[in-house]
Amino acid sequence: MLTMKLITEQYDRVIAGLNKKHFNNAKEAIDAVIAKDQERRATQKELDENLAKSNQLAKSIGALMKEGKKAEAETAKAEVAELKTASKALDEKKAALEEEIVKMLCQIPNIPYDEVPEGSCAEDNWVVKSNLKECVIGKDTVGNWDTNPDYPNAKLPHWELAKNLNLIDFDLGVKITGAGFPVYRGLGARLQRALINFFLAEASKAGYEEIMPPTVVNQASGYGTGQLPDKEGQMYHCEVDDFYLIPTAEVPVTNIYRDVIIDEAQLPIKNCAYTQCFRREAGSYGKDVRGLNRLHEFSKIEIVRIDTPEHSAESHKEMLAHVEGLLQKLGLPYRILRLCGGDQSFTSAICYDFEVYSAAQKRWLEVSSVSNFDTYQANRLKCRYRKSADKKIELCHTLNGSALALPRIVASIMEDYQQADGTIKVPEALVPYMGVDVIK
RNA sequence: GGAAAGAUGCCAGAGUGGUCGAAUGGACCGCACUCGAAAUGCGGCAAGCGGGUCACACUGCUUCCAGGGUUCGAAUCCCUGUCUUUCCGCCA
Repeated sequence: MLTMKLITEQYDRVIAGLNKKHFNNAKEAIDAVIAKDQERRATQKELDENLAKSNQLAKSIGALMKEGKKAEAETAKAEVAELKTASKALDEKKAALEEEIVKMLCQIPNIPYDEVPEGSCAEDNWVVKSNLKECVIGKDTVGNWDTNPDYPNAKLPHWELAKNLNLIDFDLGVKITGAGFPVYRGLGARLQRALINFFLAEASKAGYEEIMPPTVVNQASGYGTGQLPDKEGQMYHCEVDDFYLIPTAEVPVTNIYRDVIIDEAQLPIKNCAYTQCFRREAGSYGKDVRGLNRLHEFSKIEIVRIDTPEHSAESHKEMLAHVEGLLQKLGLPYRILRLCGGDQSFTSAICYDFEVYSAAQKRWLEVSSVSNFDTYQANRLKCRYRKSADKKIELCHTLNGSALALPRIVASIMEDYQQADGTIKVPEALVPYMGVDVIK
């Protein structure tokens, strides 16, 4: 959530930012929260004065008792009792106000950075880079794939290839669990393991410490990274213990830094984690959920960084380069989008999406979002750092990105590397991890 | 699942009703000593929310797992919850 400090000190900038994010009634929401905050301050002031008085009286009662001035002590006692009643009411009022303010702040999204494009939907995103010459920078153009000599015309969708080569059994997953829980087998299963190992090895080379966190988290963690309370319906919930299955490793890994103060010398913190991710995906349907396009359970390697405000932009660039490097090493056709204000996630200040091209589906599949959350997430997490220079404490910047999510990468590898004889060539970078160079 | 013990600052660990935001030790920071270092000595060393200030200074309140309660006054007493550890049972 945004800090009250930012809202009050940079009022105009916040309003403008929210408008860019296409957040409705920005001014009303901001004005309302400012008014509440003022009320909160006034209440606290009154409460503090009350408590100060009763603290003093309580001390004096002790002294009076010692001196044997019983009558005076009794008068003071009565006065304290009165103050106490008043304090209790004020305290409750203050708590209620604080809760309301947090609630209001949680409904206000992060404000985008200046370099975030204007726009309201996916069409307004900027294509900033691609390894395809057909892909026009700054415009959503796929190019003519059927005539590209590097990607021959015989294109089966990955779900057919997976069936033909006995790599993934979607029906079996339905039997065991339900739709969206595929069973990988044989070389299909090994491809999963190969990708996980490849991605972790690359992250490790880039200096990320590997974390293997729990994939089930408590409520506090869900709140910390903002999945709760709003996106509760998107997570699987274990009601008996009140735990949630994680939708991304971001949740447990970022929550490592909840309520901590980090020495500046430790920054930037670089973590990576492979986990299974669980998403209910309520409301999805159609071609979006075909095959591997959208699953309820999938594997993902996430990279997370905690950094200073001065260095976070640099960190973000490094993360973008890392993810791009993975796609290059896998030899997949990709493009990088800088998301416009309206299409960005609620919490990000700036976000780039990476998409790979699915040759058979003739569509781009999102495989990574790499975001800088500025202090938005850190504020809710209370993730702060102590500056080396003046020892002051400030909010960190948090960043994360997928590096990478497996299913769509698998789809794209299958489709883009399929050969005329129905087999799939293994991307060179994966051969050491696969042990074979063709899937047949 | 049954039983017991415990939860205090960055860490260890005192503290059983006021003078306790909290002894002591360690870590850390500053200064002194030193050519430098070690050792030693002196000083500092929690966070949150307010007031105040250009910014400091200064200052009020809150916080000793969480939430309730007793009391004029709670780290300290009572209740509830959570978590941790140990033992027993079960078990990959």
